Amino acid sequence: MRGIDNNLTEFYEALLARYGHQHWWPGETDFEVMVGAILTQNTNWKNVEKAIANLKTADLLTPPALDALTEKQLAEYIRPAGYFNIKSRRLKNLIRWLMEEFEGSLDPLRDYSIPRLREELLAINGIGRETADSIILYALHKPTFVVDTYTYRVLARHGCIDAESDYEQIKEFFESHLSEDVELFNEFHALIVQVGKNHCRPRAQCANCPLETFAHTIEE
DNA sequence: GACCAGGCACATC
DNA sequence: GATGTGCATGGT
Repeated sequence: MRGIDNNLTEFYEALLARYGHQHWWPGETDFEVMVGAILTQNTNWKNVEKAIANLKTADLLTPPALDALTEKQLAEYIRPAGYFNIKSRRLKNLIRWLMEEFEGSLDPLRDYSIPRLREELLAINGIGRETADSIILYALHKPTFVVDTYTYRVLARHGCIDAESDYEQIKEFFESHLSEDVELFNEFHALIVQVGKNHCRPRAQCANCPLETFAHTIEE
């Protein structure tokens, strides 16, 4: 890892100054955040909002309510989020776990360690590393750093990480250079997504990117 | 019409 | 272990 190692915190401060607080994760309850974490897999958040609105309007945003639906019924509610059949199955997997282990309550999870949570969540079919970490950070408010395609793309574009760095390496990079702070991890990830949307689109050249200054300065 | 969006599991080599 | 593919709607 190179480039911004020594002033990752300065990079964070610059992003915050430029974009302000992102107020993640948008959601009224921790359970809603969990549901959103699955719905947003490879999907624009705007589409997820429509699906969440459907569930909310039907008063279905609780584990027991979703547990009572068939996979087919749930799929119809979440149709706007795309991949609705597979996501319905994934949501049902998560809800089945919550119902069977904790009778639909999230409270027992709040006492779990991060490694334990990660292990349990990753054992659920349809929940991968990013979704697990998003749930742990944004729904359960525990300090684990979330890595996504934006994180990878933004850092790789500017030579801060090797192109072959994997999820765990990038996650470890952030966690080892930052204090274990839920609010910091929350905001930082959200800000990186913001930079990615504004400056690091897949096929467009980066323009006026905040990271440029940092990567460049350190490498000289 | 092409491209993109806050991934993941599975098949195949 | 790496690489390819299906899943799908909606905005630009």
